[in-house]
Amino acid sequence: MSVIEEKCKKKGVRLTEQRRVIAKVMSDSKPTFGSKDHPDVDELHKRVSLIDKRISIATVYRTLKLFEESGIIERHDFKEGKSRYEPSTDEHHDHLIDVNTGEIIEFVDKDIEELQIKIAKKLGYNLIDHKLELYGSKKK
Amino acid sequence: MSVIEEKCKKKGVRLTEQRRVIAKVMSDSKPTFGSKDHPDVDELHKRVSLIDKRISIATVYRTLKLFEESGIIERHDFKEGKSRYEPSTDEHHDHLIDVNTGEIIEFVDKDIEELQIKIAKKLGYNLIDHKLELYGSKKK
DNA sequence: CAAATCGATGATACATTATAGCAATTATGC
DNA sequence: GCATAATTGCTATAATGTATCATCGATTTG
Repeated sequence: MSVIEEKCKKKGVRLTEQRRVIAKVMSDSKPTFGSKDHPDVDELHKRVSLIDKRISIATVYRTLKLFEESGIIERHDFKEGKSRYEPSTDEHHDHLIDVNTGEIIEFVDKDIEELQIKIAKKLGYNLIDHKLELYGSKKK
Repeated sequence: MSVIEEKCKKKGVRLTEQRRVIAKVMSDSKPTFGSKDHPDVDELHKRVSLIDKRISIATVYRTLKLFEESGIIERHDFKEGKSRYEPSTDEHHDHLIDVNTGEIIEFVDKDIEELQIKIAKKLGYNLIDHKLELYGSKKK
């Protein structure tokens, strides 16, 4: 059983044959290195179709939305006009996007996290969410 | 002459009657307080139409793109699926978005800026650009 | 087990944001 | 002033995502 499928069970998200396939594809979308793939809807639909070509793109959209609202996966809107997804992780991380290759590198920085909370507080707000994206080019 | 119009001159961006109107509207979109309005294309077209109702939405799109590519204004893609614009400022700033009201508060934080450069460097990248958005709710 | 009920799916229409194409207009250089 | 080039307005089109609706399937209820 895939990691995402297990999370669905835990959270009480009903599973169907289609959702199981999408869960598997999302689970497999997490390479072992810092650089991950973060597929978009179209790419996910392609991968899903390899397993079962009768699964509609509408179901992919609906299932991703469902998983996202359940906190099982995360949606990102980088500077492209379309959403990209990744399985939720225990530890929060941010992203550095290589402007030349589109490669995405994940990183964690405790100092930045703390600073953000502090800034929000100073402005009279409770921090609910944040988005930090760095765009850079590889040093030579 | 509006602030944006002057910048166009400086940068050699050709001005037309329509562009002058859009430049004026963008220049006026900067209130005096920390909280600014960051209008979207539709809102800008409405404001532009009050001055000259023959200006097409296509021209608004084109002109905003032109201004943005010239570094005269900045485009932001907050979590809404559409772009919002503001005049470029000398000093870089980030945004805190009130999740309840949609109000946008600008802030500057040197520590965060430095940290970002350091993180990129550690990952082997030169920082070209970044996006930091805080989403919060007003403290009571 | 059969009937009724409820949610999920697939296909497609629609909504929204933005860009592209093209003829008409306006501005620019000579 | 005329030829050329850029700009504009209108509209069609692209891209992403949501809504609709008939059908299917599973689950509950009696």
